[in-house]
Amino acid sequence: MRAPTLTDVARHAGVSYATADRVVNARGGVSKKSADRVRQAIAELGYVRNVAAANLSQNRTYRFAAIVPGGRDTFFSRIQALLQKERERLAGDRVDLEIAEVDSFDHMQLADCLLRLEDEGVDAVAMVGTNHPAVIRAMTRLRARGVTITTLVSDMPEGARDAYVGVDNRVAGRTVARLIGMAHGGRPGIVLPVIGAMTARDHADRLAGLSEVLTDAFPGIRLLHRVEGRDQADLVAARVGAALEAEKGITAIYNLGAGNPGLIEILRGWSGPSPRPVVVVHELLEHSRAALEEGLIDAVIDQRPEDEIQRALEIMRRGADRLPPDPVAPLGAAIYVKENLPPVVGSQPTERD
Amino acid sequence: MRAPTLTDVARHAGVSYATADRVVNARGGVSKKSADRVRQAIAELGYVRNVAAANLSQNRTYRFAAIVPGGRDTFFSRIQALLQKERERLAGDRVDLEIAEVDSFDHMQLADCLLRLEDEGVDAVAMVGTNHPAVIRAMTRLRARGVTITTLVSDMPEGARDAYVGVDNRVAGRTVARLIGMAHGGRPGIVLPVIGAMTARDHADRLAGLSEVLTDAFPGIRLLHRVEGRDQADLVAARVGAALEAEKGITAIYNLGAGNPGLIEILRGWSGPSPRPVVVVHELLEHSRAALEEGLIDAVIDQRPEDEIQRALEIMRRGADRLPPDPVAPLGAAIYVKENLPPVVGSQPTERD
DNA sequence: GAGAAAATGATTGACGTCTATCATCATCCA
DNA sequence: TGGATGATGATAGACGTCAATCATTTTCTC
Repeated sequence: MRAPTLTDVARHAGVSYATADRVVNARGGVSKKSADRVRQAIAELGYVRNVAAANLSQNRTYRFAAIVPGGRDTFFSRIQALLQKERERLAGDRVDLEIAEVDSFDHMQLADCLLRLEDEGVDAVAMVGTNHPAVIRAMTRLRARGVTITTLVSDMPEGARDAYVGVDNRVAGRTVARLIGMAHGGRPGIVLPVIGAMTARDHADRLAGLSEVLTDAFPGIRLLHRVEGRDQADLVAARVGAALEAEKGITAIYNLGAGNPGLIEILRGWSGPSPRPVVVVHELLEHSRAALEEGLIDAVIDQRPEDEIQRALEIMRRGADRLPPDPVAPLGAAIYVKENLPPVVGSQPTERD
Repeated sequence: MRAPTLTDVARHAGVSYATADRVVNARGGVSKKSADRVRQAIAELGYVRNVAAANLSQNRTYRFAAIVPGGRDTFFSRIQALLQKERERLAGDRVDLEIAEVDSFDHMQLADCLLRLEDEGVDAVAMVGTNHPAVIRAMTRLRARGVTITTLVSDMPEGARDAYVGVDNRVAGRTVARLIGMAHGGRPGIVLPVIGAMTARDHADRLAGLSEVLTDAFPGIRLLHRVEGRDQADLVAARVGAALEAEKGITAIYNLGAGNPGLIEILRGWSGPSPRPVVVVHELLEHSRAALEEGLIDAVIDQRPEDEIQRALEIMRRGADRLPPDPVAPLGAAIYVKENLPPVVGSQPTERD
């Protein structure tokens, strides 16, 4: 009852081991007839290549790379920290994970980075999706060479990548609408949405989801025009402050971008009507976590980057092992309230200023 | 820069390969002096045994087993279905996963099952924790033989198992309290808790968590005395019906056990005051999912058994590879509302009537 | 049908570990 | 000092695959 080996396959197909090997490793020089017989034998015996033996024979170490926007954005510094930890954990596993940092908005740098990784001979890449022709071109080249590419957090056209790991931002927005709606308990209200910029695809998706559900399920709740905080805390503080001044009846605030410290600052000094508005924000970082614990905000929607990274690594490994990707259910965002915060692991990154 | 092999270790320690091998595989017959030198060489070189090569040499297939309560309970049939899928997926990976079904309340059968698995020579076992002397005795025996045991869903004393994978039920109860509290929007209310039986540890934990947070954070919300539904739909329907009759001011219902179909039935025929009470239940199964979609209930707390199983398998694998268990953050329960339901994968099990 | 080209077979060493056997030491006690 | 015991060294085959090489056979072309 042991698993069939390539030798078994060859025997069953009536060819030599060498020919069977030529087929499975696509070395060429095999007649169609023989190749078909080998393939059929593989199917009939249910042969699966023994990855451990294969890697052993080549004394192979997996070469993976993750490209993360660097700089000030703290969601990505959290991702970086997590990757760093995985890197150490995987080192004992014959996996070499390279973590490359690029500037968030420099497409050419990203494209160059991809090409450099190609030269280095990586097996798989995880990156934050960026829709730019130069980037897509570079990706196409890598994939033609057999490199598996996974997009993280933000997706790209299906043809450009092998897999996407991340949450559905429209669903996230819809979910927040439900939470805010529930918190109104049937009463009317006014929601202030704070976004980074409308050009960010994920922000736009969240806002769309929010709007849909508020309109359909909570007609008594009015959605104000968005405030753009450019993901900067001081700008968020200033503009949210102004909006609260202009409209006294605001019952909920949803920051669907970054810049939470600015919003939290305002809430800490809250002097408006009581109770304060319901507040929902994105990404569990130091500030948002503290604000939840203090009771300044009500819920945090989190992408759970730990799981995203785990999944991405799993996909990369399967790709490098030449295994078919296994179907993965899309990742759901976590909803955190004060009571279900995960324990703090090590030091968490701080959102800047 | 290649990873050090045992040959490297032996050379570095100034002993032969055979002696180094005797040390790492604990074959005995090595002087303390030599053994220490080998161990030091291992530390200095950062040697990690190449698991792939080791398994290859022994032509090893992992033998894992999962013991799941069978019968009518549908949460466990969901787990079973998931295990079945994993079983197929892992078959190609030299992993033989046996799924054993035992009667929920028959401790002796569980203990016997464990001993049978010992005879079969399994490497690791995942099981639902059950505090019974005979079970603990059987577990102790297996673990003495090097079998890794992971408890699923329900925990056991730390000394009895190697790892626990499951949610913190007190946290789950606290979280629900927060959700219910938020949904009251500052107004007073009355919460009806429905439990299976107070002897079930997980139910008791959830109820305790609920009570704590309602008392501390929502003093205006009163917690009624629990209704015991024994996890049976008809009983739940009858008793919840009676409770609603007796107390007209109920603003929230929390079913922290099974028997959701009974509760849903009542809600479907709701004729009391509008809006209906806020309703939160546990475990995303066919009925609870449909009820969410229909708008009959407001939130579902789910253990995410998919992740539980993934984690358990990972732990089992590491144990079988003689690797140190890696530290895992405790699993958080998912909060589902109408808007963030995961896509249906295949056919979901039905909760019995 | 000769010669070239393509296809196939046979075989080998390497990868790192496990398991086993046998030989060679050193040490200790009688 | 001889023999027993314990520690150590040396080595070999197996696991399944990969990447070669070289020999042989088949097929195609003119």
